[in-house]
Amino acid sequence: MATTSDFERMLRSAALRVTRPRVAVLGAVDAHPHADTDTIIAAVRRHLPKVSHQAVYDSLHTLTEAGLVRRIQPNGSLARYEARVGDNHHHVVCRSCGAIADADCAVGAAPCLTASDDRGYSIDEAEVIYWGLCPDCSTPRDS
Amino acid sequence: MATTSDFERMLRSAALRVTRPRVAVLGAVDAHPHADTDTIIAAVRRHLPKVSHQAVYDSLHTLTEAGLVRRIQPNGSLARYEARVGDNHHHVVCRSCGAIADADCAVGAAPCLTASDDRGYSIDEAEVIYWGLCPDCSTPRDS
DNA sequence: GTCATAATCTTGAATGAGTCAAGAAAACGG
DNA sequence: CCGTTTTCTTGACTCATTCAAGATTATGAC
Repeated sequence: MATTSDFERMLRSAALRVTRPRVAVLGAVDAHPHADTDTIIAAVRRHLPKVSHQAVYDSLHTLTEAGLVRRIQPNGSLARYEARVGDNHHHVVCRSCGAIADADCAVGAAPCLTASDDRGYSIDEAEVIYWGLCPDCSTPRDS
Repeated sequence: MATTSDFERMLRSAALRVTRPRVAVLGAVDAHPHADTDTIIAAVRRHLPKVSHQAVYDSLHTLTEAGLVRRIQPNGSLARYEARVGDNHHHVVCRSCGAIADADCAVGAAPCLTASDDRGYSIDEAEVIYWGLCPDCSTPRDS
């Protein structure tokens, strides 16, 4: 498991200042994959009760820009963040309860990166969201 | 090009009541692929100046549920709609200007539909967004 | 260690896409 | 043409996110 000094190192190597809020946000995102902003704020405040929501928003933006966290936002849901970056994995989202799980990509390291017709765009990333029902929602038990 | 009676027929076969706002919304989405809600409202009002924004929101929801239009919402952007449905095509989004283009799927009719590990989810759709730069943004001309 | 400077955080207000609710109007089956 | 049910209008409201100004803090140089 990642420690505080790991997070500090990550910040430094991204040329970012090491501040308590940032370390806490990085830790919260790492500990709660796919959490929305409110959840992250709550998690951060468990360690630093006084951080403002704004500091968390700022940190998330900065960390996202630096590539230390990734922002995802499936149709109609709030912004969510995850610390697993750089491995081009994808997500499975439950249509019913909104649960999100990771899905490794079927085809190598940077897959699907080729659209059949790229319309002249220079593509650098393919983001895939699988929609379906999670195990809990797909076996309806009327209780 | 699709006509008003085409739209009426589509509504009827989806078991939806045929109302002027709905026909106009369907037409606007068909005429402005990937438009956001404001654009659609504006387009609708060119034909029916008095429609409320609420009627447009309602229509879009209803049409989306009926599968006559599709809602897409790339990271951080507003909700956008398109009338091209049922052919499992994907989208290319420009990181710089936000332009969206269609991209046909490389691998058959319902491609990518298999994650390497589906985590127990029953997947019914794979949504792919290619991120990159559009032709205009990738050839920077400093004028 | 101390200082200066620039980045970051706090506080509190504002923005704006989208939703809610109640009554008026329109669509459809008979 | 009528009654019922759905849909539309109007207008207020929510709430995630952003903006702004001043107070704090991190960092590199001395």
